[in-house]
Amino acid sequence: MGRNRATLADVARRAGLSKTAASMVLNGREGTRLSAEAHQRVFAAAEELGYRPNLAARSLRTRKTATIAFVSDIVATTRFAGGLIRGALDAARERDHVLLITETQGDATFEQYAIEAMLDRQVDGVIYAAMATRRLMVPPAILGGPVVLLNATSSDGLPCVLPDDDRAGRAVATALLEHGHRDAIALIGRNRLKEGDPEISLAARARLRGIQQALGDAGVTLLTESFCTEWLPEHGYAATRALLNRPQRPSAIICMNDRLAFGAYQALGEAGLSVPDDISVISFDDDPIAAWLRPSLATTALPHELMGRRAVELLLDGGAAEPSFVAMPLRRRRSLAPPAR
Amino acid sequence: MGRNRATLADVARRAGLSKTAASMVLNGREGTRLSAEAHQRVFAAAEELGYRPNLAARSLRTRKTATIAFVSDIVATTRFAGGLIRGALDAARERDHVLLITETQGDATFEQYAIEAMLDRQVDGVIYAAMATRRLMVPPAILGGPVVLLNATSSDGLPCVLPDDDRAGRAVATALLEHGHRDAIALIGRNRLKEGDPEISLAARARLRGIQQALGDAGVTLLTESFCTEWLPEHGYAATRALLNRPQRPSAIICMNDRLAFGAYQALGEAGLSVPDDISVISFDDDPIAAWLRPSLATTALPHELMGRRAVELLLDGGAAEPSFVAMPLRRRRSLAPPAR
DNA sequence: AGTGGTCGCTAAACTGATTTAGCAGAGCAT
DNA sequence: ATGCTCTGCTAAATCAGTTTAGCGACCACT
Repeated sequence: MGRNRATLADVARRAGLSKTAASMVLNGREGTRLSAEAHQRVFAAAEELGYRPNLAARSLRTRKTATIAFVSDIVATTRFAGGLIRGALDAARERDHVLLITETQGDATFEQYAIEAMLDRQVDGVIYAAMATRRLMVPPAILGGPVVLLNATSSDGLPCVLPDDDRAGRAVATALLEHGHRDAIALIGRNRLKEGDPEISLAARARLRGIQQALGDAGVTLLTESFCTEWLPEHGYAATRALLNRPQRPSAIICMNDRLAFGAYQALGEAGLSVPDDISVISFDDDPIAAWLRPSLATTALPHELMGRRAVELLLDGGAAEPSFVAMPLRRRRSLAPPAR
Repeated sequence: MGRNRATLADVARRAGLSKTAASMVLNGREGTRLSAEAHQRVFAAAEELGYRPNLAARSLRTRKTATIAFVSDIVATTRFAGGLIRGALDAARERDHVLLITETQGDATFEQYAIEAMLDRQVDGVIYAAMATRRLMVPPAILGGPVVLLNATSSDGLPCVLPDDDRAGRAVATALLEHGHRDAIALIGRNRLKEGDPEISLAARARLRGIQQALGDAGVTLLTESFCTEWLPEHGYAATRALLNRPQRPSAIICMNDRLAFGAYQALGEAGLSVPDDISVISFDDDPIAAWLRPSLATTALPHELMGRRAVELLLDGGAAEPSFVAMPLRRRRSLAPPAR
């Protein structure tokens, strides 16, 4: 890989100058008194030789590698991760940096290993990402340098990037209110564990709070709240079936995420009910399936790409230590309509 | 990041030996004549100081970085990518390597940039991955070192890892034959572009060939073949609706991927038809939605994780230059049944 | 004539590892 | 006593950059 590369010494020789001169010119050092002609000669020589500096040598001296560690619990393998990584990749490229990606799979041994591997490679900083928005403990080993938490917080007061689930909750509830839904709104996906333990989820609590606030402000209370042990289609399906067995049928359903909503669609379809004519549905995440469903599902998008980007920006450009909340845009789609009379 | 790390010189000093001795002991060099006691002292010193070698310094000398470049067109951001990356990550870790990930987004400028960034960092090899299984041209710049193509081939005779779509096609058709389907099997997802241009897709052609072979061997011909401009749910939906308008209703539908099958489910549901009692459905990819559908969708899984792993193995352990095909296991699920009489 | 300052540039040290070449001392044979 | 080999170890070079310290030439000023 990359044998025969021209070195700085080659460039200097060809330009008839010293390595020092060549180094200074190529790094655009201010305050050096090298002549315009010397500059020309160095640039020309570098160009002709196709010179590219050996970053290993450079970073040995400067302790900068232009490399960022992206350490995640398990995020890199889920479809949610794509956006986070792409955003981070883009922002890193703009700043001439590159991403070293590892995954701990939630395993302490792997984590230890991953972090050592990163530190051995002298990364300039660490982005520590979580799959589920949650609070976590940062391994002390990485605290020696810049760290940004992505989709997570900690008690160390580290800078972090989080989706604004609270505001998303309000947006979801408000969208229903705007369509005229009031007293027959059902909620699917309450979950004591997720709501109660910030180390498991911050999103559940924030979404719920946002929903309750917006409804409360309008003087509306939820018709029913269904608890689900997980946020998967099968749970949304079961909850919706149960919901339809109750005396009062809801005019709208809020699902805590799109997978639950997918399950809800299945149950509604089987029951012969039409979305949105009989029942409106709205949700969170903007999973790809949301747009594929018939009718397409209104939801609030997790802005993964922006979050990834923001994390890199915070890491390299510096930033406030208070949480950086990224807006979750509401995707208005076909699953919303005024309540049937 | 990682200031105050002990250096080899520190270890040597503490052990009362030279750097040379310390280096040799820690690298387990054979044929050195250092005493057992010297070994002890070096190990003890390294342990006590928490010594970890500076990889920048090491690689400057050895031209090895224990780092692999993972360059993809766009794969890192799709949910398909997760498995590829995870597999590669796992295999890399087992070999004490780490992954530098970049994405070209199909843009020549970005690709150029990404490759230079990798080569500047002296990666030991490159995994060049594509989102869609296809033939591509490898940028000459990376041919200076080991390269493995992942989910792609080229005309350079480079080692490559591909899913065995041909065999998957046979498996899919065979599964239907085993359930007793014969003369009423419909195929959704023919696509001239994908089938004709290996630079766009190898999978379409291979899947089709496999299906046709298995059916041909059984003396069966397809009832109908629907062409789709893309392999998205909406196209599967439209194709299925058209299919149901024809005089003879199929007893089974093969979809070229799960997203088409998702669309087919939607159309079948709307038409009041039951899967699998009225119509069996089988497909390719094992997208997460396949398991979420009701009834769950039989499909052949793209073994992303294994493929990623295989790519790293080929790269580091060396391997044959002929394509390495990875089996696509058949997931037998609820969408299969004997044809309704 | 001597002093000081600026200009344009370079030698050499330094980063932290690996690797080559070779040295001092012991043991043994001649 | 001399030469030889073997043992156990080390000095120094090397990788490819960055950075520090400073040198010689020229000019201006007193």
